[in-house]
Amino acid sequence: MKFYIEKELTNGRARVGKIETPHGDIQTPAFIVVGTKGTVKALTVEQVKELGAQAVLANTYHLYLQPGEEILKKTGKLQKFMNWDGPTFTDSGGFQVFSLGVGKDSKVSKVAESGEIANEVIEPAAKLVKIDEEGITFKSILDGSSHRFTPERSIEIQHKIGADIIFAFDECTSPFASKEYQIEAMKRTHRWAQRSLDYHRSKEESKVQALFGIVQGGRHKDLREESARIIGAMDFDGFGIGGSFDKEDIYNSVGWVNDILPKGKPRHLLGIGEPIDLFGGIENGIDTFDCVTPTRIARNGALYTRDGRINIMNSSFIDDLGMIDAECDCYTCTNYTRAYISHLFRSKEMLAATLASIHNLYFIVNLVKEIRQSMVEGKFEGFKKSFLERYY
RNA sequence: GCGCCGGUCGGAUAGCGGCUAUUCCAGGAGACUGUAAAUCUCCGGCCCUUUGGGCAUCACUGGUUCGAGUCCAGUUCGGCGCA
Repeated sequence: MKFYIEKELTNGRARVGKIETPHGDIQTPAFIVVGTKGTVKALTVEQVKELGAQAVLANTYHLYLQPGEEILKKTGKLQKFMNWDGPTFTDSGGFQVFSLGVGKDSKVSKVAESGEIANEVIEPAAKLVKIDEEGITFKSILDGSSHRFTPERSIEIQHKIGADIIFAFDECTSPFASKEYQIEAMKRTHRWAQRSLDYHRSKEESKVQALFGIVQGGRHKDLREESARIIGAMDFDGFGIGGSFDKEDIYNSVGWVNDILPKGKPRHLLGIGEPIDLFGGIENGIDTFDCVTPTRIARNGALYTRDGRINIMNSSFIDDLGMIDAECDCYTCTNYTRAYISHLFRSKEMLAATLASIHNLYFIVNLVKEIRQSMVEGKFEGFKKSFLERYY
């Protein structure tokens, strides 16, 4: 993997660039679509390609449990297995330490609403995940069987899955965890990062697969900076910024971190993807994003438009003969009305998920492309202002 | 005409004489940020001084009872059977 910066904005953080992988280039900034189990839910790879996605991110935990990494390796790795010939990423399974442990809490907290900042120690519940210095022991969500991940094991599995860009094994913490716990988890993540890196470098796969280290530190500036210094000093090919955030504060956190990370390597903001966050992330030096939001909310009937999100299940759309977004050029918008999409959702037709996912992914992927273009043309600030004022 | 069975929210249902009349679907709305998610949460009779409180309600009328959706009688509507 190689990374080139083609243009930097005068703010010193934002940049336009290109990541070269063995399976093609990614023009950055870019939104990477999520295909957790080796499929972007409800879509064929042809549809994913046609809507403009440049790369797909799959998940180590899920593919390990089913169908198992040996199948992936035998079939010709992730690209062949899922018939996607473009660049691929895999997450290390570190997010599942959080999502399986803490439950349905979001990793993005809305402190303004909840009013609470972590006093109690929120640690991953012992139910599905147990953490120790060496790694984690977890139960399969499929059959309850017991399994163990260590940094070395996660990387080994990611080698077999064979994505172009893989991530170090980390621990994603809850935004409501105490600072004490954030420190403890962050330091452990740093040790795991070094072990991930050592294992990776000792294997042949490191010649074709790139390994990104992950910065943690929760909502705390001092921790974010410390994590960026330590992870940034390690010989990773690029970096992921992970963990939990305050909704109002994502871009600040990103800025703190990116001022410290080495400039010449790509930075991926893990699991973030609301329109406002894309602007904020890019402005603060992010090169790639991934996020489940576009596809998940699409399946649940929420659709992006230039004028904000709509819920297509609302009664007002039953007889609305307009498109989802009059200015959108996606397959869905060029062929179908809101009334039709509304009908598909109300009658629980599978096509609803497909058409909605195509639209939402196109909207987000294309938004990042538009942002990139605005940077190339030196019009970032103006584009950001006009988009956000209209959207929110 | 006779006999039997039944009538509980828009639909389908649960409900021993006592507690806030249950659940599912349909309906209304909201949420979702490295996917345990085609998921989850809330609302759904009327009224008020609405973080709560009050009054209703089980086809209709009457009765028994301290107390009735539940028991009894009549009425009515529907289903089935027999003439």
